[in-house]
Amino acid sequence: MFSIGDLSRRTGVKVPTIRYYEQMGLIAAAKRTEGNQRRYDRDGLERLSFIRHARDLGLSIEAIRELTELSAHPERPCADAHRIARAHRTAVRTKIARLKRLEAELGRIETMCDADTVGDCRIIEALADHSLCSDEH
Amino acid sequence: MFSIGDLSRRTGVKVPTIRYYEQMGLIAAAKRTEGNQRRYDRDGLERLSFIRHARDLGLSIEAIRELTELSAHPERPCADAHRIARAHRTAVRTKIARLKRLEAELGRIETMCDADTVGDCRIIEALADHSLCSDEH
DNA sequence: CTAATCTCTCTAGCAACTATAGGTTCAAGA
DNA sequence: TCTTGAACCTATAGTTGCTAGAGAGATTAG
Repeated sequence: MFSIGDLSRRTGVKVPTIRYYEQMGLIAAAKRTEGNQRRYDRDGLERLSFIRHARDLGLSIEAIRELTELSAHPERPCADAHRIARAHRTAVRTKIARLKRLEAELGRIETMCDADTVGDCRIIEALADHSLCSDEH
Repeated sequence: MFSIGDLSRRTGVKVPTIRYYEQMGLIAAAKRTEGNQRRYDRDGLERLSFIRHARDLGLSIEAIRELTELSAHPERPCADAHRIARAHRTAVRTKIARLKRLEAELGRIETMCDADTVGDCRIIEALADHSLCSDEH
């Protein structure tokens, strides 16, 4: 039996975050001691590890909820799990593409200015004037 | 003189967002008509365009506040503006690197499974078990 | 003058937590 | 057994950058 603090140390998920996940219905409400403190078993530990890992991979709470519901029904087709993973991967790719454009733009802006004072600073100028940009963002 | 709606159409910033920026102190409180409606001049339009553009580049409200304060003092050295832009660029690069690792991992997970039912699905397995991952994330 | 469209303020909601306050319980040492 | 201090409890508010809604007032075109 683990206290919430034990669970936190073992998974790396902070204590208030664990309570938050419970409130959000991501993990089942834990058993309580007589004094109303949460106690977890190995099962609870594993479920939280799963969530931790999925969050690290950037999946939303909502996506994780879907996945945990799926895994509660092992007989169902796993196409849904694939769909969720694929959708997330697509979203990640889109984000990368956008950030790359931004990075290039910021690099361009940064090398544009060799002024000493703000009055001549082309960084601020470039930020003020979208037409100085090399592409859309 | 532009109404808040005019400003919104010209900059692409939504009306409630403009009011929000005013509340946050990013733009000066606009003059008002007798009937208490906001009226903007060309200056206000330009300031909002600046903010819009900087937000598009992903700069935080806080960073933009610093930049607008800088540009109000043209005699100051622009090293600070450079610092802000560089810091942001570094942050963007870090994000890209992390997302790329995620993307690779998600790709790996996705191709791992050819099961039909959730019970055998290796996607869910991989999400549950970090040790199956090829690197840290 | 009237009707349609803005605009006003205020409040609450989103995601995914984090922080604080004020109070209770647990576990270990004397 | 008692005490002390750490850990725990709930509830509420704050974070970021907006967005949505209610209900009331202003403006403008016909």
